[in-house]
Amino acid sequence: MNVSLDAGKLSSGGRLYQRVAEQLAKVIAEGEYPPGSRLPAERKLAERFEVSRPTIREAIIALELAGFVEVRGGSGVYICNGESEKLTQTTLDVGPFDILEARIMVEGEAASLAAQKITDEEMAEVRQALDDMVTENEGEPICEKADEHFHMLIARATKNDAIVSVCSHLWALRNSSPVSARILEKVRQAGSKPRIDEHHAILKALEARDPKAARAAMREHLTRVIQQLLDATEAEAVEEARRAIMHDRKRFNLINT
Amino acid sequence: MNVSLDAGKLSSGGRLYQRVAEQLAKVIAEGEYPPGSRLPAERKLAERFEVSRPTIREAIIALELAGFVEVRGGSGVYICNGESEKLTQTTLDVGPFDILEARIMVEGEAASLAAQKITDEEMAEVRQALDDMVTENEGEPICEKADEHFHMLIARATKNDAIVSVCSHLWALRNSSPVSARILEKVRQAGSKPRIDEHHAILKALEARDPKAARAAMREHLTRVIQQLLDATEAEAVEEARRAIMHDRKRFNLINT
DNA sequence: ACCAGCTAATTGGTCAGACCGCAATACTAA
DNA sequence: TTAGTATTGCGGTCTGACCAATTAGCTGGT
Repeated sequence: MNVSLDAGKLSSGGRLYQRVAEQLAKVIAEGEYPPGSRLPAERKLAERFEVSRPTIREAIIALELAGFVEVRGGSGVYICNGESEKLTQTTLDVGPFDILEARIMVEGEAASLAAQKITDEEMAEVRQALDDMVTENEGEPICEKADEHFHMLIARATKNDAIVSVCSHLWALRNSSPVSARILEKVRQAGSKPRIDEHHAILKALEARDPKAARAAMREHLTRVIQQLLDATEAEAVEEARRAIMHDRKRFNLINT
Repeated sequence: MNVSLDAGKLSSGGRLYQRVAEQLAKVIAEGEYPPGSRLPAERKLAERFEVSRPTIREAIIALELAGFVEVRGGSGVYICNGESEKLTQTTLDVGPFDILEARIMVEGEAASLAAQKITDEEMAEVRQALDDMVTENEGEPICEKADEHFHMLIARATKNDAIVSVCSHLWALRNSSPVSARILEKVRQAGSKPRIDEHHAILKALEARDPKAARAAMREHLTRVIQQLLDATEAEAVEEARRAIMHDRKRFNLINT
């Protein structure tokens, strides 16, 4: 999924290195540089994009971290083999429902596997994390941090670094998505609290070392979070729809003037 | 999961910005800068770490892409809310079995969801990708690229950007893991070919729009890949065990001299 | 006493140029 | 033909500069 960047467009908050990285990602994805081949040298890319060499370096770091390229000092920047993570706008703004649906899938299975492998020490940590969540009237960031901690402890109990990485990737998507952040803020304003009963159910299933119960409890929990989000966004969706209608009316001069 | 960096250690191929980023990630994870707070200014960090400001900027870009911080021009670098993806060594070297186990979990469910949502156009693309894989004696990178393309098309058929992101994250782990690359190379040297029959089974299940069959076929396929890896690594494991024994014997002077 | 506006300081963004070390390639000599 | 050496091209890191955005503080007016 590529994003074509308007020539000369300076998006709000946009950074030059990001735009250069996106353009490079685009030409790589289009096959201009096949896997194994080498990008032009930093100095040449700086000429070609008419930016400075530090800006090129920053863009290449972004591509490297996204898995597009591999940097070898003294040799060059080589295109990686594969279609891996593309640095596009949508990665930075995945919808909260997509994220939750993916979490149901991933964290449900992770809970099941964790129920099979969790140690007593890890159980104690999960309990502690749940106790931290129960502590109300703490600052919101602390409460949310405890929620993430709870879920990440379960991920780590699977003893699978790839699952841990996937779960933290999903949390990163959630934490960095402006759309998600805004909707989650609306949920907080609606006065909701962490769903302690559901987390207790997950805890019980883990304590029982019951994979099926753990999967079911985690899925139930995340499904209810989706329901909560739907409820919280309903009013906003109505409001946005009204705004859209008003805008269209103004646009076509249909409002009494 | 933190990795403490040996003071003054210069790992082969290590880059200064990476070490700075890891140290910053460590102090952030340890709570020295709570969520919402601001990091010291770039110039101050440059003094503190005794590096240049461009190096600090490169490190901060890495942290930003990993979801640790948010950069606001003219204002500062703020700690994000959450435990998200940590920039540690282990993220870059996840074992191939962990990756495959995670893929069974994720891509199994993704295949199931894709079977429910895939369009005729997307089906045609998946077929084409499978045809590309059948083309033998092409260069290995082309064949592997077609395999990844096949799996990513299925991910996109789920119509869920978070799932797409997770799948490409897993491919990125696989593509960037030296351990995985080495073992996969060993599998290739053993003469294995892409498991076309298994991919055909996945294709048939998608064409039938059968979620259960799609999940089962994908899981079967990836389970057999695991078996193949186990077979391929058995000889290597034996060899490594022998080397370890020899090393220990030399170490304790048990070899005849 | 409070608010608004202006100015200065601090922050990140981008740039130019320099130097160093490593890797790769080419050339020469044995 | 091979090995060694030198050269070139590459990325790595640095210094210093300037610009734009944001924030904080101060002053004046109401």
